[in-house]
Amino acid sequence: MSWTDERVELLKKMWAEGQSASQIAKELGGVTRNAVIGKVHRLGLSNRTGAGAPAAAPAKEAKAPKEVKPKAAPKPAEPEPEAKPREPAVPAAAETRSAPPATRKQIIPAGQPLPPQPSANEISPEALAKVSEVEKKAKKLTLMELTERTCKWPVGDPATEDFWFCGLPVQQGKPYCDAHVGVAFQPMSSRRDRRR
DNA sequence: CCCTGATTCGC
DNA sequence: GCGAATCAGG
Repeated sequence: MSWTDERVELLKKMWAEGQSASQIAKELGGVTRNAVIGKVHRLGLSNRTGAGAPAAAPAKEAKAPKEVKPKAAPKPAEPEPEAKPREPAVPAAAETRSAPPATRKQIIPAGQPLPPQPSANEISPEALAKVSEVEKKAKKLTLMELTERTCKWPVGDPATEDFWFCGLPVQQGKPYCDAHVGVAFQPMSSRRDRRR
C-alpha cells in the first residue's frame, strides 16, 4: 500500500479529528500505526493543534541513550494555508477535545433515575458523579460501532432516540470504560441475599 | 498487558 | 519517502 492522495487525506482528516494512529491505521488498512505516525510527522502535522488546543511544547532533551543528535531544525511554524473549511455537519459525533457542547440537556430524566443495569443499590456517589460526567464526553456510539475496546455501557432508553453506548476507551480487559467499570463492578458489599 | 505518540535509521 | 524497531510514557 502506498500513500495515495485519498489515503493521505483520510489520514489528515482522522488525525485532525483526534483519532489515534492505530485507529487510523486500521481504517486505512495495509499500514501499521507506525506507518501512520511516520507519515504524520513527514507531513509536518504532528502537532494536533486544533482549535484552542494549548500547544505546550515541553522541552525534552537528553532522551537518547545511544546517540545525542541535536536536531537543530529551526522550524518556526507552519501556518498551513489550508483553505479547507471543516464541515461541522454532524454535531452528534463531535469530538471531545475542542468543542464541548455547552449546555447539555440532562440525560437522565428525573423520573427514571436508574440508568441501565441492575440494582446498584448504593454505589459511591462519587462513582455515579463520575459516570454522569463521563457521559457528557461519551462517544455515543451505536451498537454497530462498538469494538472490543469501546465501552459498552448503554445510556438512555433503547426505545428512544436518546440511546447510545458510552464508547470511550475501555479499561484494559473490562468491557467498560474507567468510569463505568466503577459502577458496573461493585465491591459486592451490599449484596446481601434476601432470604426468600 | 493494553495502549499512546516520538524518534531513529536502514532501506 | 517509508516504516519497523525502538523509545518513553499512561
